[in-house]
Amino acid sequence: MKNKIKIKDIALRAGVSTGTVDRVIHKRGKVSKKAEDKVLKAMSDLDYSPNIIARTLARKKVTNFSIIIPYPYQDYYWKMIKSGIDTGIGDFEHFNLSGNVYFYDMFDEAHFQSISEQILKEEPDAIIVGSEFNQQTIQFVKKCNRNEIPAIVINAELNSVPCLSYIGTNSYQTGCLTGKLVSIKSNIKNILILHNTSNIQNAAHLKNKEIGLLDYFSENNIDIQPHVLSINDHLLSELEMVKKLKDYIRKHQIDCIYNTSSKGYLIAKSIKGLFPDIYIICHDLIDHNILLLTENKIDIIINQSAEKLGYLSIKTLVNHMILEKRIEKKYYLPLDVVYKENYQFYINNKDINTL
Amino acid sequence: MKNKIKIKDIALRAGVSTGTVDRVIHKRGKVSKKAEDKVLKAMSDLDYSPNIIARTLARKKVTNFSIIIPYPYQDYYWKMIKSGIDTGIGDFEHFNLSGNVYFYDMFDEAHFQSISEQILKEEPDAIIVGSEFNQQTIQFVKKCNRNEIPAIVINAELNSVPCLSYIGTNSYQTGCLTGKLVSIKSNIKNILILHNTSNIQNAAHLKNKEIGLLDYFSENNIDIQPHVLSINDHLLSELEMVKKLKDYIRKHQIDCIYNTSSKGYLIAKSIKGLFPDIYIICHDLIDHNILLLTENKIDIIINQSAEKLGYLSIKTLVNHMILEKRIEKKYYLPLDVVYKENYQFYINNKDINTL
DNA sequence: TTTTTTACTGTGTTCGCACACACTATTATT
DNA sequence: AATAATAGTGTGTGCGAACACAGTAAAAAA
Repeated sequence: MKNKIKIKDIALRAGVSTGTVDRVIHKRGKVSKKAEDKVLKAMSDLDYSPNIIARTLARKKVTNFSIIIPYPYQDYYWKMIKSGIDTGIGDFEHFNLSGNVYFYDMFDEAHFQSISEQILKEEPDAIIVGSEFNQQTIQFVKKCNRNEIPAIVINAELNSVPCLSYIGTNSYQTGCLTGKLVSIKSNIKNILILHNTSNIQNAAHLKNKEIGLLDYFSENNIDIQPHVLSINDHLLSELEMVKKLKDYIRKHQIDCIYNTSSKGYLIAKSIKGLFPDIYIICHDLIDHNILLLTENKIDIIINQSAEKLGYLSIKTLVNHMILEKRIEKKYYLPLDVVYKENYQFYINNKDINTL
Repeated sequence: MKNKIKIKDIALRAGVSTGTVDRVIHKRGKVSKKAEDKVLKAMSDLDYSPNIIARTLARKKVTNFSIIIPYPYQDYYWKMIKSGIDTGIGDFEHFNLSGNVYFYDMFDEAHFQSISEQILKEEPDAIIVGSEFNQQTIQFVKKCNRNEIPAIVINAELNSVPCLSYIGTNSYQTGCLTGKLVSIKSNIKNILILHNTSNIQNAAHLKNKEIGLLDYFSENNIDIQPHVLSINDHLLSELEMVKKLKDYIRKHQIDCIYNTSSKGYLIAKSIKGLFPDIYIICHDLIDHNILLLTENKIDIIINQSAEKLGYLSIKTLVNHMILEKRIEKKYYLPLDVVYKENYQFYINNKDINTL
């Protein structure tokens, strides 16, 4: 059992009333310097920590979190993140937490801006931003800082602007890991890095994977010169993408594809049909990818713990805003290497992903 | 925000007092059939769910969990489990949770028995058993059932006796995964399965890994006949173990060792020094193993999420005993395939392991 | 019929804290 | 000197549920 010191004990020891102690704890002012000192001393002497349960019950205020992420239907990866977020909101509901999830069009930078403006107007107590567009996210976080609204950034790391916490994967290291996985499979000669984005310059989280992979090869003296291609499933149909890829693979004798997004499923099936020996590595345990993994159409999935990411973003904010726990500036989530033989323990396992 | 229905609302709707509602909710008796029906109807009509915060505050009772696991100093794997347990106990302290961790000698079945007897005498509200000895654990869980104390079993699955929940890995599938990892590394001919136990017959969680591996090979038509060896670091010195292994490797031209316990570090360094090309796979992200992984003395670590296991055992019990959530009969934890390139995201990451 | 038992039922206090409000000194303003 | 503004302080109520206790009516025993 915990520290049983209560406000009353502090009041007694400091020779003041509980009202004064309360004023000091919550910095409500209207306390003489002398009284404040006595209270602070008593608090530290007795090693006081508030009873969160009683506090929650007494406080009527609801803590409002606003979350902004891409439409779940546009990307299953975000759908999983949303699932984790929802679980988190549910888990902490009894702490008077209210979470509002807003969506933006992941192919429309202006839409992100308009939704984010709207959120700011509603003055939430804290914000979680799911980043797809570097520049726009940076601007938004700056505004949050100006308005003194704590903001957590998920998915894509921003280095140029401070925020409460970043949660996501280390994209660069993801590339290195891919390098390792490719190098174990010793017979690979020509690898193709495949991005799914309309603007790779505004998608550092993808670009960094490419850089990581290149660096791994050069640092480990592996003689492979990766090819790089950007496609965009928003502009091209599946057929068009496959056609484009097919030609590319033939021309450059590609024997391994690394898809930096979660949308490997869009091309894996057709490509593996045409080129059975091609080694396909892609990201994220979304249903379509999993199915292809079990059918040996995808060889490895590097899981970026999407559901966990969503849950952790809520939990971190709760730790900070409600439970008064210290939180980290950065949380790098694990990169799970998933084969047909261990995928089942990562999915249908909400209780574990949202531990 | 949640359902705002309170006891008072039910009382009003059912035309009784809050006291009666309370009696119904807690099945304290002394309620007429008629009143009870009215209350139950009102509860279901209004979709009542108790305010856990208020309940916790009002209830003075402390919920006592007793946990029994091997001495942490005997096995780093258990040390990590304990770390997760401790975090869990801390996290739920404000729900009036008190956890008592007891230790037993993992090489002494009688000691387990004596400690477990002692725990039963103290009549805790619930128990978590970290199993090393199948038979003794089964007997103990039976006693818990008889005394109506809910028990969760972790680490080694028991099929012959029911318990509240099992949490741990699927040992059989772990073996299959190892098979896959070996088969990717295409040049392996002679694999040695190495157990660390004094009695493999009483350690199903190790034996099942062996079976899984054998099955994987036969089902996938892989022509490898694994060798099997049991050693015991409690009886043999490191030197003796290495000596024994060295001879074995030479004699049978072993080119891959799969260590089914977490104690791969005891032999990996020396063996890899003598046989640089041998492929070593072992379990669990304990410091010694990690160091050897970074030094390329161990090739792959299959992580059994020990810290997570400890945390989840507490969280599951809290969900069941305090938060009135439904829990699963079985939680299989993920089997993380860990290379030098992704180990760092699994360690020093308590916030994530104990999400 | 009176007393006792049994079977219910309702009221009141408490948990630890937040917050509104009332109150008392002190200082500033007229 | 009277009044008003300011700074500081304490008390009281309620958050929603648990539980002790007092109370009432009907049935059983005397």
